Amino acid sequence: MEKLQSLRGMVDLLPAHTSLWQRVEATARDHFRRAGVQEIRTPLLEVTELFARGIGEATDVVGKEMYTFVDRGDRSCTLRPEGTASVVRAVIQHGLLSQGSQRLWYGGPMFRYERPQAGRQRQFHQIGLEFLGFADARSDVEAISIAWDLLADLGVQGLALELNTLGSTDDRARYREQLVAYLQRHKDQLDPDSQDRLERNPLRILDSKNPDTQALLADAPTLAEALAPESRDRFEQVKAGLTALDIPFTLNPRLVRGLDYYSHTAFEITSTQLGAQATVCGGGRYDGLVEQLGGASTPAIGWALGMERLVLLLEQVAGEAAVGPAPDVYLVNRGEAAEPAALTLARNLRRAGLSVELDSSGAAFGKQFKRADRSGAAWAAVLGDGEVEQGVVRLKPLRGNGEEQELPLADVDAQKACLVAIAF
RNA sequence: GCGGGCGUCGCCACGUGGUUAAGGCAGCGGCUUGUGGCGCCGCCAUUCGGGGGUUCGAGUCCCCUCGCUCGCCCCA
Repeated sequence: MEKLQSLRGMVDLLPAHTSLWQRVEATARDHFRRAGVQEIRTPLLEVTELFARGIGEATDVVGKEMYTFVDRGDRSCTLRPEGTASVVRAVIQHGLLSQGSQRLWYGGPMFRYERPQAGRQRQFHQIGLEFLGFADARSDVEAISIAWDLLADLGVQGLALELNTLGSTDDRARYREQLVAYLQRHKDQLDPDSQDRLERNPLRILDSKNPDTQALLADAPTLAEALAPESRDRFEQVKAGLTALDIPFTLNPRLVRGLDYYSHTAFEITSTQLGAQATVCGGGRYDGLVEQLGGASTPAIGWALGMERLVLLLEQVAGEAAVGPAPDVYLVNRGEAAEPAALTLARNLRRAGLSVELDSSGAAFGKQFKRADRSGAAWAAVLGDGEVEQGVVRLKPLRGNGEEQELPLADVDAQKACLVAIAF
């Protein structure tokens, strides 16, 4: 029989790794809370048109990476490839902006039909932040600083913040014409990918890794030169703001980003330890998106952080151990009277706040102690028919030295005091 | 979508055409049916991702396929 297994690019998160994920999630929640950012949850499935219009028809994400299908009602549906479009849709749909600007975060799985690779899966997880209704350069700085501080707090080492500006929509359109005009004259020197993009998405050519193309670009008009004075000014404010917060950055004029909706500030936080997929967090300003999706013209900025990539870094850089937590107490029990009594004792200790692993095998004491030892518990609580008859439970320390204690079975407070005293 | 590498037990891993598929870890049982960690003994792949082919004979060679992996592309 064929072995059943997960779909390509869809990975299980096993118990040995979930605690690290929980730590990341808890830390992120805490940072958002302190920054006055509220959570929003949107469906994983949306009408295809949302992404086609929001992200851009010409992008790779929309063009060839979406999980799209027709449902039973003949609607074209798509598993979300990113979070921003859905958040913006929800904000418009529920009129949240009429209540004022929105500071939102989200988290969860995203889906992109790509060839799996280090740091790249078909179902992957992002945590993202969206500020809607904020135009000032300070909001760019604040958004970036939240990401930066979160990563720092988690203990990720060796990150670099790369920064660029794409200018206003007008700047971009103007520059696009200049760039296309220049590249048309040298079209034969472009690599095939870039030739293809010349029509569809010319700005992305800037990001090409092809050395010949890069050589050609050295003499091309630059985006920086095409910026209107106000755009240039705005970028200076962002840079000054980051500098004032001691957040180091490097300027990367080739940083274009793939999604159509970005304008002005674009940034990525990268690591050299991730192989080809170096971006841990990416984002930027998207002043035109809300309007493009049918809302009132609203300035906005946001970012998304790749959970798998972040966890990869935490596991290798910080040497995070991938082990499950040991219980405080392993409850060894055997006997007709002891077994039901053990169930009660386990519940009482758990109610008192301790973590208890209850052995329900009915195996010999020796076997149970062996398992108790391997569980990593600091204590074994021992309950046999003899103990039950005397109304006591024995507490035996499994780590370090210490005497076995005998305490009244009914006195959970005394048990807890004893357990907490030595081992914690 | 395009290249390269790989695919032997839950994990790690010998094996390079002859056959009884090493070993280690983990797991299970026993020595020890009321006390673990050490030790000793035993069990744990009719099978080498799947299918086809070459051969007297294939885990070992060839083809196809699936998967993993690294890179291109793309992006978180």
